[in-house]
Amino acid sequence: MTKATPEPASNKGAYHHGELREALVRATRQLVVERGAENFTLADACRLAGVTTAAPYRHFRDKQEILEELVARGFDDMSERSRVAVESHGEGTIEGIRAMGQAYVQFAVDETAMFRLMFGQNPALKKAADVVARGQSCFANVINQVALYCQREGIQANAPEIAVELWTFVHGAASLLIDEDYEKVAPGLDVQRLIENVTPRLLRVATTRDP
Amino acid sequence: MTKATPEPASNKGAYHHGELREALVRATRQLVVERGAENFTLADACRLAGVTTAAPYRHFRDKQEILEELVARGFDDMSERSRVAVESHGEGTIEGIRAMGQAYVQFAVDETAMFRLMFGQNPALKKAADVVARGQSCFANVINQVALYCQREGIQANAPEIAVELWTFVHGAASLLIDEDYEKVAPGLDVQRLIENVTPRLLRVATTRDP
DNA sequence: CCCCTAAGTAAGCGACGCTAACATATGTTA
DNA sequence: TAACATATGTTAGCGTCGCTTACTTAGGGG
Repeated sequence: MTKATPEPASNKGAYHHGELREALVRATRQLVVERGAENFTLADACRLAGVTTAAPYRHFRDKQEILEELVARGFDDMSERSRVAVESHGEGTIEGIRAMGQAYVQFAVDETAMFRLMFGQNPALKKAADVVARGQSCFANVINQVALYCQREGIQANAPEIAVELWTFVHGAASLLIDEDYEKVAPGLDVQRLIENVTPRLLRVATTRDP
Repeated sequence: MTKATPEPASNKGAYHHGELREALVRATRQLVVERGAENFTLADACRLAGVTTAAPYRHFRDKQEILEELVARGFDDMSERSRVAVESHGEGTIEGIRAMGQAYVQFAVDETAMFRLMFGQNPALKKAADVVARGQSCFANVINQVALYCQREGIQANAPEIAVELWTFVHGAASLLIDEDYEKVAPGLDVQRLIENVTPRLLRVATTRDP
């Protein structure tokens, strides 16, 4: 675990930092990405931002609250990725829905530490109001796309139920992938392909077997 | 976070504990179950076992190594549950395979802290040789049952591939359930029912829609 | 211009993981 | 049975962490 080296303070030499709150969130994000949320210390973020370890408490209640801020931003990122995936593959199409799932996994791969923070086991972190709201809005996108798909294809089905099934599968895939649990058992597994194969079945579409 | 109150040492008043290694593992398990692995401290385990905080280092390299021991035992428990589920529902049957999945989720519910430790993000913990071996053996059970099922039903399919799909779905369900991510979005969801509904489709069996 | 408040620092508390040095049991061997 | 070697405890202490209290400084409004 190497030490954090201070970045040049934006307000060099000044007693007041000027934008410490934002600087701390940036430092926290960087450290969480570099070393994982488990190994993140507030003290390191302070060193990186060039302030003493007492300074954050003027802007955040405690360590937890900085992480909440980070998690909320993470859901925004994920929503944006989801939106892009759907738009570029067609609203309410099976390809669009599949692309959403693949974007979910890709987010977990690209932003592993953030994903773990967002869906990890820290209960207090996830009960924050803005975190809950953003999570719900993320899932609402999935329901909407599935409902649209069912409507377009004239399929008689319960969209929220199907959305839950899709989410469950895709979340399992993302988790097992980034936690390297697949490696022990199915090394080299192509997870994007896995989702491609399973999505139709979860959408109640019969497919010919894949080679 | 309440303090741990010491259990009566097995070897009362003696300078040597007698079975400290085992006592520490027991204390660790209890504390992990009570407060979660994140909040577990070695010092608490020492108090519970009635020894000083330096004592564990005669039996374990570090805190991590006690947790490895715990994880290994967790996989044994899970294997056992899996075995029982299959035996009581029929080897190589769709019911047996479904029961395995449900047992997986039930384990996560009953032993949430253990499940999180076993599939959590601590990389060092999961690379221990005995942990890897036990995980593989657990998964091998699934493959065997799927292969047996395919053979009995005369289905031409890739058993490991199907097993991965089943594991993925069931793991996603367990994770989202215990992390209370479903609650925000689909409160009161019946996860065992969810698995019941999806298992046939993952086994490539067409089913009539569930009500 | 003065004063109030916002936002930083300094110092310190208790807890943690871990280590080094010391003490005491245990059991093997002469 | 006495002496030694080793296994297994304790005591004391280091550095770090999250967080609090009391002090200091900067900046804006009367």
